[in-house]
Amino acid sequence: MDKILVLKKRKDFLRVAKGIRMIVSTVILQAAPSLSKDPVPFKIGYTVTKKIGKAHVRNRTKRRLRAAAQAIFPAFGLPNVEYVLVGRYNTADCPFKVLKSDMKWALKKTNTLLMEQKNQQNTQANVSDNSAATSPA
RNA sequence: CAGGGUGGUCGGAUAGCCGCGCUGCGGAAAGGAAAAUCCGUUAGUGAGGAAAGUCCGGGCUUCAUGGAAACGGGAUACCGGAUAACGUCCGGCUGGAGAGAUCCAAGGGAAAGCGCCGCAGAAAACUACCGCCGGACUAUAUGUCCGGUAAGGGUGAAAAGGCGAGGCAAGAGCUCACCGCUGCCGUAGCAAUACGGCGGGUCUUAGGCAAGCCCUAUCCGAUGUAAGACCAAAUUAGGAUUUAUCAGAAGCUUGCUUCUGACGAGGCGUUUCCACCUUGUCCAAGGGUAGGUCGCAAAAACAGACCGGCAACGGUUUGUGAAGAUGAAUGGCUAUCGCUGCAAACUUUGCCUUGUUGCAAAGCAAUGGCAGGCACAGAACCCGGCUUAUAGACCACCAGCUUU
RNA sequence: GGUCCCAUCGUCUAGUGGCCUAGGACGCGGCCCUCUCAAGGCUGCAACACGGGUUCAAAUCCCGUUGGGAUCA
Repeated sequence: MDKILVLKKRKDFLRVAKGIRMIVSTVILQAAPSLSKDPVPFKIGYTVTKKIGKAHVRNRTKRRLRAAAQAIFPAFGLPNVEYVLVGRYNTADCPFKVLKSDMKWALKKTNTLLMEQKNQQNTQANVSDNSAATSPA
């Protein structure tokens, strides 16, 4: 079984935050395509701000996110994508089944959006390639 | 019986599956400035009493180090002890709260000085408005002036010891007894202090505030693991000149190096001095950005026994045991048990429309059921305290009431 | 992780321990003025972050909590 790779750099978090954002009642999911060209497995980062609560509440929130991601992402995560899970006020004490179902729904929705974006980029790239071919620089 | 006070202990338990950090072991690949990496594992280990607040004290770090004095700044404050140290702890004293066990107190100095005490009141610290008393004057009054008083009145948080008797024109510690305060002496105690005696001591210009300035005594250098040490990539590595203070000695490369002394410069809030260190033409630069390694975990620790001590604590001895992250490790699910809550059922009571068990209320010992109910809360260099948060459970001692 | 600072009406602020039942400006409500609105006038509501202590008396002095903010070779 592959280990889930974890985002650690502040730069990466900032870049992913500019990508797609999907908000459900217990969690926020952000996603953006990876920078590397080689095929790499997906990466996950976790963000829990000080607004959520004191230290032990934040730890608990992050652990529940990690446990839920362990159950969901190996089945549905796309390669070459970086995801960031953001904890909300009720993440620490909501039922775990609800958290999982919410996360699964958000992930599927995000993936479809990502695929659409990728297709659009591909078509645009094809157009630009065609133009480059017609007028070589 | 009722559940008060003080001190202490614990902080859900067991099992299974999946998952995480670190250490060990085994393996893999890549490669180089140093390094980081990945996989496996029937291996080991992995949050607290407060890990919190950062309020004190210490270790350790850098400022090269140590000592002395003055100035400045800060802290503490009944007495004695414990301790590495402390603003902590223990024992005692004094004052206050309580029926008591017990609890609370920044609790030195106001006869060194300055300052403040609004309003009210005559006066807030050189008191004298009304009043009381004596004298003088006159218009003989509920008047004016001079003097003596501090008993009484009123104001205020606070009014110049209290109370009684004597005394006096009226009064007053003016005198006396008792109480208070204070000084001295004696006894007990290491001391704070207590008890007793003596002196009346101008019986008080010693009214209050020092968490106002201040005085006295004692203590304190700054800095915080983002301290700091090392390795180190990219990028930078220079400029100005008078070619380098003086004396002595040694060496050989004969104008450089080393040593000693003098001189100059610098040296942890400021100044001065001593020892000492660095430097010797002056300025400048090392590395703040990216990254790694160390610091980084074995202790003034805890428990038992014995000895000393009222105790805090100390000594001897035996044993226990100790996480180490850096976008930051302990989580998720299931089962059983424990506790809590809920309704049902059950029990009791009430009602009338007497229901082949209807409606309502109360109770909770046993039984089965349901609950995503089970405190405060997460190590970040380490240790000793303090403060604050905290569901519930347990233990010991002491006090209260009733009975024998 | 360390070191500091601040807190007064809805907002911005003033405030020597006593005249503070806390002042001002903007804002908000009501009334007047006007044909109506604005401006103007009158008037009202509204605060010392919380808990203790010192003092006769605390927004102010001291201690402890809570919340917010700044900073780090």
